[in-house]
Amino acid sequence: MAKPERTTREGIIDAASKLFYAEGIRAVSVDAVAEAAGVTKRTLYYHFESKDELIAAYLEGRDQPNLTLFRKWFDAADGDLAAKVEAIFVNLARAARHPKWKGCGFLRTSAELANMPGHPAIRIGAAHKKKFEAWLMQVFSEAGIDDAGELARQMLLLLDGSFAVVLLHRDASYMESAGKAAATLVRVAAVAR
Amino acid sequence: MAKPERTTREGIIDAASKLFYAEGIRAVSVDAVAEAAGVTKRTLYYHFESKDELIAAYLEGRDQPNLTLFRKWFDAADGDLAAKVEAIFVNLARAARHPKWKGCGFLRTSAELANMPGHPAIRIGAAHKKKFEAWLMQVFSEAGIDDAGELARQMLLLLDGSFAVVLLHRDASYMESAGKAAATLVRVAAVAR
DNA sequence: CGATGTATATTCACTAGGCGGTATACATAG
DNA sequence: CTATGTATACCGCCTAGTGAATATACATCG
Repeated sequence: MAKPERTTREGIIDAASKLFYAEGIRAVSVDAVAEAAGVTKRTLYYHFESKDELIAAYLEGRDQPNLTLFRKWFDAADGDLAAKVEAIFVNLARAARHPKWKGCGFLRTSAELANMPGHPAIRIGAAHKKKFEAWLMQVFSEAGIDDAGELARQMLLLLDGSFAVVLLHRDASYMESAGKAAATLVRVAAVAR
Repeated sequence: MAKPERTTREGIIDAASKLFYAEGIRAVSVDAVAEAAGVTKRTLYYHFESKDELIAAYLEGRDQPNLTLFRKWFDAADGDLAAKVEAIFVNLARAARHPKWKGCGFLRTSAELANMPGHPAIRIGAAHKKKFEAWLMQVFSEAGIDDAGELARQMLLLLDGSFAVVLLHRDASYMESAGKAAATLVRVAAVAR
């Protein structure tokens, strides 16, 4: 029994991820997830206590991959610190031009569940963004920038702003604008120290 | 009876606005809106063809008041251009600290309906943000800033980013960070010209 | 080896209520 | 008498979640 259980559970999470991200949380029924996973609903409820728990599992599964991707983009970029930060936005713009792109799953979930402030999924989303911010702060701090914390917050604002704006207008060029703004702020902060 | 008809319709929109903003679109049933408006569902469906139309009416009703508020905050602020822009964010932070604050209705709706790109409500939201961006561009342009359009886009990104981030973390101080970033970008653009 | 016990994993069939939307009828006003 | 507006009552479908039975895997015991 070492494998089959995890495979079923992971299959359910996979199906839930695709559906929740593509359609939204409340637009997707538990039945739909079960069917997409090739499993009966009762089996789904064997592995997850409730839909809420399934939502949480969906976001938890996206936490690390997302962070890894951002770091990869940053590390792979050439140029100074500002250019490396801007590279994140440029890569994101490329991703956002894919037809299946539907914004940031964490933000969309928090928008949809805004009436349930303590919901586990929202806590997971908040923690995810905090990790990203903390990583940026460390990067800035190591680069000798004075108020690294404040600059990291501003990057996060531009990043999440670009998620929201690009989703609304379906115009990925906003992400490049965000990248330019981010680079400007980094350069100002680097000079000012 | 020239007025009561409009009163009924507006009463429904009022009730819908409060509920949709507080709870989210898909979390609120047509029955709930009708009951909150003190009207039967059949009456509601006499005034609105569908729930989708009701959603659109909700956002349409928020378009002008929102824009007016932003302009008022800008106009009322003292100081240079950067300070006046920053004032928008400071005022927004105050609003966001109110317990009933739940982010930007336009963005939350677009996040929730991301799987229906052509939905009327999304078009209304996009138009609303475009109006705000156009107003900012004109302000910057009149101030003699070179790439006023690009700067306006960056302001929008910070604004919508702060909506998203503050909603997620329930920490309005991010709005003040966004204001600082906005002021920095305005000052850089004003010097660079 | 083979029977049995037990925990895990899965299925079918079901419930009670909510959903968006509607058929029909009635009231009131011009 | 017709147009406008409101109400009661309803429809068919979908919703999250469940009860009871069953299948599989594996360890223990005879």
